[in-house]
Amino acid sequence: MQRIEEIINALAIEAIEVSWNIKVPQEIVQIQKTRKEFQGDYTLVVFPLLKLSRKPPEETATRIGAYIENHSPMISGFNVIKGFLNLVVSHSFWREMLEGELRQAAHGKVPLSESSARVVIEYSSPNTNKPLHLGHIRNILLGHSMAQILSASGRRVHQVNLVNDRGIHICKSMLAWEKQGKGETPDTSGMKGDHLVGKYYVAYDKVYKSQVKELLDNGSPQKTAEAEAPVLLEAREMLLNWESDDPKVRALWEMMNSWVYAGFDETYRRLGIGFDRTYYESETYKLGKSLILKGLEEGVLYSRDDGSVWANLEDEGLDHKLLLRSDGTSVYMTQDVGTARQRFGEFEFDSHIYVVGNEQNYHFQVLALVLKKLGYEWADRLYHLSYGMVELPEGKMKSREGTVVDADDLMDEMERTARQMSEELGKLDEYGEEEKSRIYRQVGMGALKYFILKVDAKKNMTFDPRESVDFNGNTGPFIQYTYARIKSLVRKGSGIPRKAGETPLVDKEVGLIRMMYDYPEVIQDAADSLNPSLLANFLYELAKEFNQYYHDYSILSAEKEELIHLRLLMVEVIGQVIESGMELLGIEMPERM
RNA sequence: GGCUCCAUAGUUCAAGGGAUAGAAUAGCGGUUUCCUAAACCGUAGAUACAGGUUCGAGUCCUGUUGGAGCUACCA
Repeated sequence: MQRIEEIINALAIEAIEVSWNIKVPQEIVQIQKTRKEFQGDYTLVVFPLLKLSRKPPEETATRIGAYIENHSPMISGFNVIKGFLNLVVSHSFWREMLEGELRQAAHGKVPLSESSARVVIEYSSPNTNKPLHLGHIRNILLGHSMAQILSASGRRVHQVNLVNDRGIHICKSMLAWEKQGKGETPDTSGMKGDHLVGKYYVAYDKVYKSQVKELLDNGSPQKTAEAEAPVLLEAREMLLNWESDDPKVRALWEMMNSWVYAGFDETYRRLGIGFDRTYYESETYKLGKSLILKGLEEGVLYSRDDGSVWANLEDEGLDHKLLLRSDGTSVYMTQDVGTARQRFGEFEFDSHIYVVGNEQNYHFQVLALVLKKLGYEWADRLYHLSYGMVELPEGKMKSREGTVVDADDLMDEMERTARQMSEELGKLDEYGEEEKSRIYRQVGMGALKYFILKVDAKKNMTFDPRESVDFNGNTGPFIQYTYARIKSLVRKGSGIPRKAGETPLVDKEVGLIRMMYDYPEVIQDAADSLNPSLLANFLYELAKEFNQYYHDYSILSAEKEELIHLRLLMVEVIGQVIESGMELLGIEMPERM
């Protein structure tokens, strides 16, 4: 069925054409939702039309309004304020919507078909040398919710992860473990694997820093000191040995990586996410290297005297970019070229989304250009979902200063707070420990996820631990609590029929139905703009609107039978929409809390 | 130096070029014989600065100031 905005739009064009006998360009008509403080549902802004009508705004608006009211049974009235034509949609239309479309469990979601666009979305993409932190959490939550949202918007989505399991950073942890580890393992230390490996990465850095300092004190220039610290040279050599398949290095690498993967899997499970496919850089980097060498042969890339290979991007307004080191080893860009090519071969995607922080904007710009240079016309199907950094109130997270918020610790903390809040309120005292734990987990994780997803992805955000454990206001638990109250009503009203009937609707009800009618559009907007915050904020508004309704009107003890039927239907449908939307954000909803 | 992004109540966030810039939180003051008070209501408080485009600018353009990121043979 056609959206009512489109119907109004078409009628408005018709009205102008009939009234003033002129042709109207489509884009000039803008329909928007009427602001709360005015009477009406949809508003036509007539200012842009004055050039055509050559009449004052009020007269123009009134004529269009009268025409629309006469030609559509869905419009039951209108009013004109300055240059704004506010149209009132009939209650019978809203009642039909509530009882029909909105009530469907799949409301808002577009089913998949043969022609659905194929989307690959890559996120998480951790390094195997340190545990996940708050920044990764933002990445993972954005990636996972975008995958759900894109899927709901009718795209065929493949979620993939690319593990950066090779490169000099891995060698650094390995080196430190070899030198200082004394055979320590997750089992012997009791540490989660990723945390254990992260410990040795830090240990490496400590040695490196002190060696650099020593060189500086002996009179080396800064640059030389940083490039020639003995421990760095050792790491370089280890990387070379790794690339030439040295069995000893490989065995160490595999052992330490397996620790890390076990740790990551645990964190992923807790966050409620999973991937359709996981790629390992160690398996893909060689393809990149061969593509680069092919590009060199074809003359679209060039090599320097020392054997390193470069792309000249001056024509594109950028500088020169290294693609292979002089020792022949790959850099980050090299393997990304390879994985992109491989992915296209596997999925023939219509678009490929990389969820990566905005500090890599330049990298993805270059990646597309290099792929273009290599002759891949699908290079412009790559999108970078570039999100801002997560900062703490005291500034950036710095691992060296110990101000990194660890993902696992944070999740523990959120669940602990949920437990504490709930126990203070005493609402779950009658339930068993198992159910209580599940609810604490849902609420704690809901708080964390919503806190991060409500912020526009592309913006930097501040994570204030104090504020994050405040479960009042614009928070996940607020929406969950609203949902729990809805479910309570639905339980108490079981057996009572739910139907719209013929009763007039109060303004709050019209407002709520109109919001739910917008839900499909919100999903599409969030999908198109790669921004889950649109959905998060919509759900908050809906929950808030419901809480006011709930406060002002009795549901189960309304004055008349048919009011109870109508309101119970309202409540049930609102619950469905909230649950559906929160699911797209990856947030579980408790039946009670 | 060059390139990119950002600047909105004390604080954290909203606002598809449109009406009186919305919320939350912190502050102050209220609401429970009534469906879950993790709720609801009231009060006070903001577009960095200077120009420009437009019927209309927080939003677009130019400049200034302030902040972040990138500009690595790190990933």
